[in-house]
Amino acid sequence: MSALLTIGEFSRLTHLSVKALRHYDAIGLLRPAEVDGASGYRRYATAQVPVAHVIRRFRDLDMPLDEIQAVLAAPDVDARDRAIVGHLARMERMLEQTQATVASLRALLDGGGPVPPIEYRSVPRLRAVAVRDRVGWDEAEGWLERAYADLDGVLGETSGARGGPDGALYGADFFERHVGAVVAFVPLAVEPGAAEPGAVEPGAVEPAVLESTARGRVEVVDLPAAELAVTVHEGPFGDLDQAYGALGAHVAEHVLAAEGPIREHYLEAVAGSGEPGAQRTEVCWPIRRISAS
Amino acid sequence: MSALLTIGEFSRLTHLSVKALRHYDAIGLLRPAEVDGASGYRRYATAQVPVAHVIRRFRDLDMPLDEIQAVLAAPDVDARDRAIVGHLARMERMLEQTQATVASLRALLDGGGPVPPIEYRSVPRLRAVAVRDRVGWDEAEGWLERAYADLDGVLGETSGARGGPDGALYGADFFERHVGAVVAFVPLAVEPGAAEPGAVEPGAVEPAVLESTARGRVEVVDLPAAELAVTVHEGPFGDLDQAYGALGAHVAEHVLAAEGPIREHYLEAVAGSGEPGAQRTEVCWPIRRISAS
DNA sequence: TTGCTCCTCACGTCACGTGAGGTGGC
DNA sequence: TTGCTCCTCACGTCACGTGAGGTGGC
Repeated sequence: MSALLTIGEFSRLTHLSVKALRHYDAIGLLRPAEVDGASGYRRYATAQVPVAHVIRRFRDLDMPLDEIQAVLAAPDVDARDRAIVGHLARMERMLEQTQATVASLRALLDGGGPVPPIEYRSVPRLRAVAVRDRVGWDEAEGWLERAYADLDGVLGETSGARGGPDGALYGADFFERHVGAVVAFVPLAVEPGAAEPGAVEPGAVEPAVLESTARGRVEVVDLPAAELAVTVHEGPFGDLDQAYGALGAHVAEHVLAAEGPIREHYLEAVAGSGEPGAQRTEVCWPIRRISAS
Repeated sequence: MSALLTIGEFSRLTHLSVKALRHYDAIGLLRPAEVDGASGYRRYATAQVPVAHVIRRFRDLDMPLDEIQAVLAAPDVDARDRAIVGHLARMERMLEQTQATVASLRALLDGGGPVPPIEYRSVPRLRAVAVRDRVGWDEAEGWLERAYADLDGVLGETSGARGGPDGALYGADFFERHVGAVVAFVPLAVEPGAAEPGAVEPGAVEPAVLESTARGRVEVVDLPAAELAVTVHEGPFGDLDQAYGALGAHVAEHVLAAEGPIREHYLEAVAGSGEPGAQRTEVCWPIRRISAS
């Protein structure tokens, strides 16, 4: 036996505010069991209380309303559970992120770490397999993981092909608009011929595409040669701004900045310290050197 | 030696988007070192990079911009550290909350717990010391803690005065608008005289104030008599909606609801289980009974 | 019948993101 | 000089909260 309740009563039973309930009605997330045609009064059934409780918990976990709607509309229990597990996994990663940020903030306010050394380096044109896309700031880490998985798949078929550590190019928009071109690449152990078709000027942002492999989005490209100021960052990616700040400030104060994307090289973690977050990342800033080679 | 950078360069060094930097300038959180009078071009100094990094971390921790501004403007290191520690403490409580919500959601989706028994109870008019205020939903737990601390302070001076467990009255607005009248009270071990001045009708929302003590906001009041449907909730406060749903639905389906605030009584935790979140809370719903006393 | 609850706009909040349309700097 | 960077509005986003002004239900 399910009784009908006014919106105010339903609010007290569910701990959802009246304004929230009207909003959920408007967007179709939780429609009242009945609506009086003349007065517009909403009537909720006591049988709707459990759904409202579930919605409240999802909102407490900051799940967006359209995602909640998708979860509740899931065709079967399996699909529903997948959606929930996915959200919980994302939440856990966010919690880890928060812990890392707190530690990082403490370190920063306690004076920051030692200034990492900066070196200059000339890199020649480089042949590589690559995946590229327009990538958003928050999805970058996941995108990179999938990209290297694809690249490793292609490399697996060409044994001994790897010519260096994983790397990526980042266009200016990626930093300035938090969405922009990213190229994930794995260098190949071959010399690109100087007269190769598709050779590009040093400093060009886009690598020259030589061919697209049969493996979907993976391409063979030539990365442009470049003069770089380089530093190594040890620690989680969230702290990379430290390296960028030190490197960019050094370049601005002592050298001439040049056009072109910023490069990162993902080196193996320090041997023996298998902790997560112990990554070593090389950050490379394009410069123009006075002393020509 | 500090060089000047365009907003785009500064964005790459700090990993703050250009739009965010312009916003921080507009609200005065992070002003560029120079602004060209004619063109409006912003110039940031490399020396501003560390502040920007700190701001970025606070934002990653979801600290509101005005709070960040307050922290950065703190007169001394102590005041700054207090603000930071306060925010971190709040974040930790939020993390705990999240864990609890995840567990609660799992339980809910797995079919929910057993239905708690509901009993009817007549409570007489009751003399108590009380603190009242307009309280927001999210600050309620902290407010209650402070209120009972104040009430205990007053009771400490009147030994043997306590006449029952801590309790509170909640007006409808507290649930329906997530901000409303709350009265925290501790019953006294005395009988309120029937002819007492300030006696109020049963069902009235506001307790009758008999006197205000010298201790600031603490008052001596008479709580109105009431007919109640009662159930006991075991577990964290975030799960109280379960008890409200079961109780409110029962009342709507089987009895007549009455005017008046909802009461909660905070019983001691189950003996032996000293875990946090093992609270026992009595939830009391005002009803009108057909069978008169 | 009174007043309390409910109704629908319309606008505000917060921290930016998304263009539009236009000028300055190398 | 070209085009790229930077500029300022103006408006959108998300999930409601905050009134205003008005009608229906007990």
